[in-house]
Amino acid sequence: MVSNDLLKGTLKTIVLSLLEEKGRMYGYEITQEVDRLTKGKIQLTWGALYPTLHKLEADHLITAEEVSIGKRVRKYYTLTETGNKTAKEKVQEFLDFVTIMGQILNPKPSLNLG
Amino acid sequence: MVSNDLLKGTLKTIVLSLLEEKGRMYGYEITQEVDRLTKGKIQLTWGALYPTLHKLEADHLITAEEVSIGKRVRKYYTLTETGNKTAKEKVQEFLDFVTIMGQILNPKPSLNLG
DNA sequence: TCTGGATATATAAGATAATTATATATATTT
DNA sequence: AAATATATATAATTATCTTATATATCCAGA
Repeated sequence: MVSNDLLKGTLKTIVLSLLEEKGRMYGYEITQEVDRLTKGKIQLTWGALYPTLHKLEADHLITAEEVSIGKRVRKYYTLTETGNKTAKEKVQEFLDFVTIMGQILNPKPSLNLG
Repeated sequence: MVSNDLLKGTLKTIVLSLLEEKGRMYGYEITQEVDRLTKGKIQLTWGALYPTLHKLEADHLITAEEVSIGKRVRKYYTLTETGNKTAKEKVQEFLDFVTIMGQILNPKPSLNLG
């Protein structure tokens, strides 16, 4: 399992990036996909995910579309145009962050952070 | 400047790692060194750094030694044995985190996170 | 048939960790 | 003399996450 502390601040990046790749996802699906991709090492909690989705929607980065599956309602999310731009920025921001952290943690060339 | 959100949870890792490299540092020196190493892209704030140093000391990961410079007092910090072990663990944890994040953000081999 | 596990979303309470503001004081440079 | 750099510290606020709670449907197996 990944340390929770490190995960802080990356949730939006994860959500936006996944939506960029998949095009259209619902909340539960996002938790499943993250679990699958990370082999269980990152497990998103609903208490963090749903408020984040609502916030991204309020900020017009994603839009929701309710789809009835039998009697149950699923909320599919898609990136807006702004959201697509933000997704790319956030991922780049993370890559920059990793590079800069490398300059602190990693003065020896043996450990290569990228 | 690095997004503040991403920095969350990495402060202890940064402090412990720097102390591991330098052996002995005081708070102000840590902010200066981080500023220098990251070319100003990460700027630690006192409000975060000092409470963190106190917490690391309370947890017996570092020890403080007060040194008088003229009339002014400097607090030099050194890793304890446990602190040294924790420093290595924290850095490895960060490297693992980056690898796992790469599996989410980076399904294409073109972007190489490390 | 009913029970448990998986599917699906949501919010509230509490914890943690950061930012921002404020306080204090000395040393050095202009 | 004033401004900037050095040096540490804490309080108030804000942001973000975890944990707990709530609700409801679907499906497989006993």
